[in-house]
Amino acid sequence: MRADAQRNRELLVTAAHEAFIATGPNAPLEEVARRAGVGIGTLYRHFPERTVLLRAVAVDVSRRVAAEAVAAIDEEPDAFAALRRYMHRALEIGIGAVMSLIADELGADEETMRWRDELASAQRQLLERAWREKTLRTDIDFADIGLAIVRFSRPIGPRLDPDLDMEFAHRHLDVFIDGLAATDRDSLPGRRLTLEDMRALNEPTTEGNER
Amino acid sequence: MRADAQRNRELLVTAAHEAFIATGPNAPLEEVARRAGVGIGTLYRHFPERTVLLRAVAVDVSRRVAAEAVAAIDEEPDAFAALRRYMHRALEIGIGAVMSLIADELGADEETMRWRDELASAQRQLLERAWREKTLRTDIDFADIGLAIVRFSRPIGPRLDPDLDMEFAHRHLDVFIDGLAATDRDSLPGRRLTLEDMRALNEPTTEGNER
Amino acid sequence: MRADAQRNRELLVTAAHEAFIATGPNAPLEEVARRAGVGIGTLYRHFPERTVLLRAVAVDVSRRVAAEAVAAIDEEPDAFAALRRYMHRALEIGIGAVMSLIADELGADEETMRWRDELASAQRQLLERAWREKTLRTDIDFADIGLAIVRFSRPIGPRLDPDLDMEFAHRHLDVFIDGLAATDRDSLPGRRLTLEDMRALNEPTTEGNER
Amino acid sequence: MRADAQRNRELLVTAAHEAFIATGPNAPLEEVARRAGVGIGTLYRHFPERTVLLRAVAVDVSRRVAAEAVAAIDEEPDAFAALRRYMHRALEIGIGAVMSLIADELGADEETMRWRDELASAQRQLLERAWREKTLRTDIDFADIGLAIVRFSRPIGPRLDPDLDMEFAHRHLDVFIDGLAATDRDSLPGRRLTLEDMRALNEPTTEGNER
DNA sequence: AATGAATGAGGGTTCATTCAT
DNA sequence: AATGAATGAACCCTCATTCAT
Repeated sequence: MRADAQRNRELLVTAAHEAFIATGPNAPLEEVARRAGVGIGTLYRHFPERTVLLRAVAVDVSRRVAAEAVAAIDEEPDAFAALRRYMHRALEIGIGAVMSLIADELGADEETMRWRDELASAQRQLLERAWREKTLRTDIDFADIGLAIVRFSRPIGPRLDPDLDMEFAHRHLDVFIDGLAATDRDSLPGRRLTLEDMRALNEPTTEGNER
Repeated sequence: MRADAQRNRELLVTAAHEAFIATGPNAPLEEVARRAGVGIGTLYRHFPERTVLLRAVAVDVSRRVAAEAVAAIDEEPDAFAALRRYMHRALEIGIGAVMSLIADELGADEETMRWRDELASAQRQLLERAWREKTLRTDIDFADIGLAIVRFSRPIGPRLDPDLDMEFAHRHLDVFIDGLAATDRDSLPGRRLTLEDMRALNEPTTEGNER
Repeated sequence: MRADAQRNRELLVTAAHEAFIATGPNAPLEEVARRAGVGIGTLYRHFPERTVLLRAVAVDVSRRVAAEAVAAIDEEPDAFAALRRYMHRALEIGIGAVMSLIADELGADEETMRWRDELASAQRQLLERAWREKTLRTDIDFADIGLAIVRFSRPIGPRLDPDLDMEFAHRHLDVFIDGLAATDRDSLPGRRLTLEDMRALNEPTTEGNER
Repeated sequence: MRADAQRNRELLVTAAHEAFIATGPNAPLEEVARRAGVGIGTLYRHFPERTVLLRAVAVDVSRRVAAEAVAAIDEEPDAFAALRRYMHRALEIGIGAVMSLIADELGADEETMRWRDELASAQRQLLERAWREKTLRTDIDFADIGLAIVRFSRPIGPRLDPDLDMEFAHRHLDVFIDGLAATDRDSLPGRRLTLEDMRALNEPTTEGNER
């Protein structure tokens, strides 16, 4: 009955993604199970701790977003256009909505980190191509791209219709991307966040700093 | 004991603001009371329903942000610089973090709406001055400014040090504002949200559409 | 300012009587204070413990009911008619509604007991006259009268309009009184409760046997 | 685990019946759970709202009392004796104690109403037989029987030992039933309550008219 | 003497997690 | 492997009582 179990696992990851976007990070796990059409016991068999489910969602999303990054690199001759396309696709997939809800509880397991690095690497390529093209300002860095996507893809609030919310997110992301174009502007305030900094965000902490 | 009660009320609003930013919209009210240094009963005496506390925070924040908008108009001769200054100040005050956490539960009471309109009016003046100066792109609208501030001022997550989080928020906001400068760009995707749309977001809903 | 205090005391006792009948034995004391038009602090100044207020209500009611018993004796030549009149009046005053709500928390203080005995004595006279008249069955006792009134004067429930409730109470009390008439019936089941038994009901208990 | 769950459900209904009689309608649900020997969560799984538990108790009691009515009709040749037997049995089961405590919160769901009508119908047969026998006074009606049982089966108060309380209830009920016998008396005061009136008592109300 | 603010214990309810079937 | 019942800790909210003004 391996096929059944595999199917249930996938149903659960999808249901969790939906539930976290729709109902927020505190979505009852029973609701996740219900959306997936399985019992709560089955959820726990596949994901014995809440964190494990969160990680599975994060990995799933990372995988899909990384694929978009690669596709953008491969298919768009223009580097800045590739970056723009990638960011909008990532937004659509909802990486930010999911990532940020999840980030604090994730901890660092190997698979999560592997996909994070995969994604980081693809993003870095996008940026470097655009820098070589001289179309991307040089005072931003790769981490800015990731964090910005997180900001833009979080829903404004439950009162705003999700479709309208997404429409606005794309609109504002476009303004942001326009601001990323190379100019003679002064450099940005604040320091750059490195990949190592990003990794540190996933170290386990002691301070039970829950929401 | 009027003075004492007034002081407690203020302590509670401040504590709630902090707690909502730090711990999210579902922050235990006992934590709010603890931060304010009062008993839970005192919190409930001042704010008999959670919504009432949320509103009080929203009004407090709106008031302070509106004052910043007015100050920016009065003190900055350059309209685009005024807009930039205003947005960074609003970010600092944390209006977005608070507003969006709160928006869905707010409902529309008179005082909240009054401050919302006050704020909208000040924002509109900022934009109109910059349009007259021809320094602001014309395909954005007043609601974009408000929503963008909401996006930038929400904390990325509890793992990111709040100071660093704020540093990054300013950094990304600066990119966004650069993207707001008047250019010969194509117009933005999506429709504009009007003040009426914004107001509609605060109408009471039936659908208990909690987070 | 003795007059003021006296007036407040009376307002509070009346308000408590109403509140206990309307809202039940768990009526918030703040509601009592509100009905009386005074602050909660004032209530506590007059009645430093909840029990003290309950006793005051009980004494007030006992006093009024005892007066009715005396009046019935004095004014009705027919002993059975006097008993009937007395029971209906006691019902109207709501002695049962109050007494039973209160009984368990009363404890035995001197004033309460004094009025209880006063009342018992008047009731006993009513019965003895009727026995002498041979119109009252002999297998009931004085305590049956008191307890029966308690039963009939308790509201059926908050859904039943109070006026209708009272109408029914009188109706059923009349059937009961008809059953009290002297006949050749067999004697009633169960034992008679004496005055001493009644008193024992007001001894303080340890078992915090609240409602 | 269906069997276990079923068993727990029954334990909970029994425990609730006891608790409502002993401690009143506001009996802490944790006490109910404790009496049933289960956790509070289990209680809530079976009865997600307090009302649902109240209804379950009401239905359970109605069912048992209706069975007593039928048995009395079937087994007692003498109609008035059947009525007397039925009323004492209903008292023993505690229908009044439960019904009235519960009535206001019940609302009208189908199962509750079905049992109420079942019970009403059996009661009506009891009365009609006695009227045909000419042993029952004709100025009372079916609703009087139900309400009277409610009155007699409510405990006087927590200070009175439950066994003694019950003994007295039977005693006073006997007097009342004696008063029900056919005589040449004048008719009773007040109007008769119909079955429709009774039903109206279970309509949902708006006025949050809690105890 | 009157007031009303402050306190905190207690009861209602939800939900993450465990466990028996 | 799947199920869903049971558990209890945590949070919400109310109200009796105390206390500062």
